[in-house]
Amino acid sequence: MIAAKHSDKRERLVDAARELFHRRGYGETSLADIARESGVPVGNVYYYFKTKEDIAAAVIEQHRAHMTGIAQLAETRPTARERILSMLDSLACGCDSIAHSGCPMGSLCVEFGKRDTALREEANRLLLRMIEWVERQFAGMGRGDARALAIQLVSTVQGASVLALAMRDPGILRQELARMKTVVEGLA
Amino acid sequence: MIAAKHSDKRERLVDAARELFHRRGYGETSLADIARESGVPVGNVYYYFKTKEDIAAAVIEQHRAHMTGIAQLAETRPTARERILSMLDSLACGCDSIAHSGCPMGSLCVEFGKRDTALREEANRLLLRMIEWVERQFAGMGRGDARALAIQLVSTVQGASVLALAMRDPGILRQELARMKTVVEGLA
DNA sequence: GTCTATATGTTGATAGAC
DNA sequence: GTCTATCAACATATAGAC
Repeated sequence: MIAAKHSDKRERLVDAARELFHRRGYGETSLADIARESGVPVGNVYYYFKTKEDIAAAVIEQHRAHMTGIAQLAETRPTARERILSMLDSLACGCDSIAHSGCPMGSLCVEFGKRDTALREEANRLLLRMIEWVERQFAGMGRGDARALAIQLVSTVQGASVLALAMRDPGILRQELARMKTVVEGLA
Repeated sequence: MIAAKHSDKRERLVDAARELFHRRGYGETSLADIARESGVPVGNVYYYFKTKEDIAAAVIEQHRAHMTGIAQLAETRPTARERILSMLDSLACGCDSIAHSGCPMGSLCVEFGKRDTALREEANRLLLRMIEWVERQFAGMGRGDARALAIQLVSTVQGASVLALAMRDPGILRQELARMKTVVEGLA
């Protein structure tokens, strides 16, 4: 393979890691699990990543890119209100997955939030970016309480994700997302 | 229980486990950690608990008892509305701890929610009990949407806990608890 | 009842053959 | 570049001395 400088193994490793970190958590996922799931020999993982934390950093980067995609889709809408509603619709697509394994970003933030590692900051930055994006939209609607509203919205999404996981019921998350849509629609 | 008076080691073990599970998570806490923190030799842990999961079950039972205490304090209030406000006040006392290590029950529910163990049901029952207690209070206020309101309240507490942990800011949780109080006060 | 010593398996990570 | 073989550390759990 000359055109493709490297194989797709690195990408396969990150994809498998993201999936496993979501389903089982970072601490409960071994490198052997990631290697098996991505069809890469165990010892070979270290050719692509120096440490397990480096894999986590790549996974967080994938989540960041995914959130950026959701934001870019929302930004095709003409008004700030519609942009927020678009983001809520995008989140609603993942309800079933969240009811089964929780919010991938929220879970990582809670898990790394309990550790003293550089990953903590990187994971938390995901939630912070989300809050700030929503805040900008509320500010664009002329709300002086944009920050508080953004925290309320993201907080609701995260909390409903926890409850949906605990009760194994995606309906809880759907219900809260729908409620937040009516809240946003009802704002002056 | 006749001979159980001999030592308080079992209680010390559960206290240390609850603290460590909260600060680091269940999976990241070793039996050696629990033994050291409670001043009990490692190998001796198994005299009091057959497995690590048995310790977790005892920790969950402690959380259940703590929540029961909060509910009993609230039930000294004359009206359902005041009972809910009392519970929110009780939760507000733990804001700093939650901003540092997350909600102890929520964290366990997320962690065990990703596993296929009997502990999953036991932990989730904690959140379910909380939802149902709040639901009864809202029903006592004559609200036909008691269940939805209860989910909204518990969801807000859990989500704000995640955000407070991620941003290391107890103010976020305090703010959302205060907002829920005004919501409850404003209900017909 | 209490504790030491250890069994047994798994982890993240490394060395070096091809 | 890719992979096999293996390391040292640590996990949970057990056996048995005192």
